[in-house]
Amino acid sequence: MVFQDEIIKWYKDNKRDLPWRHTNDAYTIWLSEIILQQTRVDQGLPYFNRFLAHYPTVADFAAATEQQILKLWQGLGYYSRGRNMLFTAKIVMEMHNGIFPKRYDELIKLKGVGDYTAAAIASFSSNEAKAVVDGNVSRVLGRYFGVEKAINSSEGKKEVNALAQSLIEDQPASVYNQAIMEFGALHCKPKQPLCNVCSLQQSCYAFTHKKVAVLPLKEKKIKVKERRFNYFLCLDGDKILMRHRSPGDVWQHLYDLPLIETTGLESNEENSLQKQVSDLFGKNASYRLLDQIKHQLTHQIIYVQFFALDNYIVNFNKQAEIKWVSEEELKTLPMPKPISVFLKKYVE
DNA sequence: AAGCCGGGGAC
DNA sequence: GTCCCAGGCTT
Repeated sequence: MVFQDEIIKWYKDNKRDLPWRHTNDAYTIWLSEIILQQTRVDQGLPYFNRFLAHYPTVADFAAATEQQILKLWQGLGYYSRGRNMLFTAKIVMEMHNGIFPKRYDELIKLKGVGDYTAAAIASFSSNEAKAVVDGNVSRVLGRYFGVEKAINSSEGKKEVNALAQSLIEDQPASVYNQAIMEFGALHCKPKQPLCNVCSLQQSCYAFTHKKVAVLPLKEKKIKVKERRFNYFLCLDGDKILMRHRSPGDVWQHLYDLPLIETTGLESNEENSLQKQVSDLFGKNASYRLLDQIKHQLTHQIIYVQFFALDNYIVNFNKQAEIKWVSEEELKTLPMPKPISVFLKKYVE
């Protein structure tokens, strides 16, 4: 049996029952694919169910506000996905008559839809023969066919893409794409793949060349920056001071608390946290530590400290993005994970 | 081509 | 701790 037949056979015997596999509706598939970008199925599944319940059609989605979308997205990460979806939903309503595109050439034009997602929607919704290449597929092909270029280099990607596309040409596109991804996710895993029970063992380059542990090759890992966020809890009756985060940094367009970022290198009084607090909140302002946590992002480690602030003056000129928020409104604001966890613990 | 964008699970 | 997940956008 050829590679593709073995993959499809394996899939039929081992596939998970996932809700987006029961539909060929392009909108529903788009919803699932965007949510699953860089996101494990187990993590994305509850979000998919919630979004579909809130927004059964693209028209419902397009009618939502950015804040509603981001609030529902809260905790999932990569928040620009949610913003791009709203933009795209509106485009579909205005430019596609409310009918979600099914062809790759149309899908690829949509914001937030790249090569992978366009191929996924096109193949799953209408069997268009476009190969998906995600992390699973590049690993499976990299191992089985012995790709010696780094799969995250531009040459390596080109090679894997061409290989993937050549393999799908005469296949049932939807099932084959699902199958090779599922095979990568459950069987040909990054760590401890199930080679000993693999029907493709004898024709697998990596297995026969004892390179399973080193393929696929990847180049350079990103270096992680360290940052220090000092957040200040300011309460006034049932109101709390919140800040709308600007574009150009992590968690853009989400809400956090008044923030002073320090470098950790401040040695003199001029730069000390106390000095900066005085500058922002008046020289009578006092603060006491409530909590401290380490928050790990892909490329940043953020050491977060939370302080209660007293005897402060709020200067809205110095902090343009802050505003008083009622308990009721607070529930509707999308927040980064550490902020929502902190508020749940310290504010009732 | 390189950097940036989250959060969490598996090991 | 490390790796990486149904990637894409910006510079």
